[in-house]
Amino acid sequence: MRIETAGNEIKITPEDDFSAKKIFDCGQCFRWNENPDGSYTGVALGRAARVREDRGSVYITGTIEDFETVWSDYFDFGSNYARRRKLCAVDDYMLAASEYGRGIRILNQDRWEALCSFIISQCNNIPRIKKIVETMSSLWGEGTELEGREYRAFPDAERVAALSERELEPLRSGYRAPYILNAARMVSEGRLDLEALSKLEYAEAKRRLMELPGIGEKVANCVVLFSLRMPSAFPIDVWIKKAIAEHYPNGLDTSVFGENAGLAQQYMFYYQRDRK
DNA sequence: AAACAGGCCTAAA
DNA sequence: TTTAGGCCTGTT
Repeated sequence: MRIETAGNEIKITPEDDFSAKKIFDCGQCFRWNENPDGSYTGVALGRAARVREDRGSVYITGTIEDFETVWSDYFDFGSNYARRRKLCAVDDYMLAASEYGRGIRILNQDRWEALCSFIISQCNNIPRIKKIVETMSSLWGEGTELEGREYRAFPDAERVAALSERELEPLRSGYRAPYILNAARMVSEGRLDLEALSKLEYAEAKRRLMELPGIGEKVANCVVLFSLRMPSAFPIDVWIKKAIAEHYPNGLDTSVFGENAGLAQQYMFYYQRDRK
């Protein structure tokens, strides 16, 4: 992988898979939006950035230091997705799904933001999830600047924990509001230590998350996969259920994917949903 | 208008 | 252990 400075951007030339469109559209994150010119702007880990692709290279705003301290890990550049993609192709269906989703990478997201976002995601569609997360950020997030524009980071757990249920009303998050508040309080009071959870076994981390009201199997799996770096998690939502029903009438044992189960899930999800 | 959307919780077998 | 119904809200 080659990395060089190019104006106010860093130019990365990966040797494996990278597709901004697929990364931001495979359902794992909610704060990246496409610009008219095809680039994407988003806020993650407290800072805003713009990402674009051109002739096999990826351009990310910021300095080499920003890249090395933040974006390299966020975009999981330490992992080889071409290799992992091939390991996902365990049968004809997965070969097709992984080819279709070529370019997907699993982001290493902020733990609290992921926890909160996936609580919000339950029984909701993506535009509405994005809207609620965006509103939270604009109301209570810290400001961060990019190219002369002001953006808002996702508010930290302490900030949200200080709010009342009434103050959450502008989110229109419905019955999820108490779940959000409870999670914020658990995290800010240190009764739920997400950093510590990331060092536990997958099953134990998931079990602990599911002790919180509003967090079931699916949400917990999303949190451990997308923010606790547990790549064998395999979240099952309605799209994956459909895919399994259609292509694996006898069921699917996700352990065949091993450490790539989460990536396989992303390929299946994107293949199932994007073609609709 | 009624049903549904990237679930979860509770009650009931 | 599995299943049904309700839940806030916005959209179709």
